[in-house]
Amino acid sequence: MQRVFEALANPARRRILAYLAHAELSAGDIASRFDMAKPSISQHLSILESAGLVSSEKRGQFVFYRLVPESLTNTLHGFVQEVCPVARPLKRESAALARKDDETP
Amino acid sequence: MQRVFEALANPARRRILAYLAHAELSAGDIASRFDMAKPSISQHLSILESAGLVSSEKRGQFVFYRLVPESLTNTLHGFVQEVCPVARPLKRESAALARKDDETP
DNA sequence: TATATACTTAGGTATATTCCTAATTACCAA
DNA sequence: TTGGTAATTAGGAATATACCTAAGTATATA
Repeated sequence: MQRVFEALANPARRRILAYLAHAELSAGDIASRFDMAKPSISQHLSILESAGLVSSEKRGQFVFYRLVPESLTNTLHGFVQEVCPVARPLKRESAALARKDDETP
Repeated sequence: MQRVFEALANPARRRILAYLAHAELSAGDIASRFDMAKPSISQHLSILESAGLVSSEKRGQFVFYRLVPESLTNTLHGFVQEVCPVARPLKRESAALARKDDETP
């Protein structure tokens, strides 16, 4: 939880998550979208990964990164639930949606 | 948005939000729950306030802080929506809930 | 094998964050 | 007015973060 919020505090890392929302991307693909040195992006990716927000897989020379969407929604949902009791029913709805999503890929 | 995520990155500030979920509290009430100097808490409160997550009102000698729940849910919802398209329908559901909530206070 | 490409690790620097103590401001009450 | 309580502002030190360049590892290809 702490790691997730720390990870989200940086705009470059949130942008990386947004890129990964649409497709799996290699570290180089991601880096090329930023005006920043590759090692910096690599570091951001490792922070996102140790927060559990993304996962990586090496294929050949490339390392592909993808989103772990549950970890984001679970953490944020859990927190919002704690702070804003109003939002509590959303969790059930979220679970229902997740099931629906499994059925129709 | 940046300010909200920065504010949430600190565990003391998240804990303050959790306290304020249940009731409005004075700065001193909040500080007394922490093993931390009062000025540090005051600073955390000002960070939360400039992020729009809490609001304050001075009454006599006391400054009372309260949650601004919409700002939290809106920011997090907006972000999750951008990153996890799966969660998109939640927004409509959230709006419906908000309306319901208005009707039955 | 030699060379190029993809990526990470290592090390260093500038800046930001988080905490503290001391001082200040604002309000209440004797 | 004087003294006490509540809270913030000011200033400073320790630590963490975010970036860079240079060097290293691993894989593909000529």
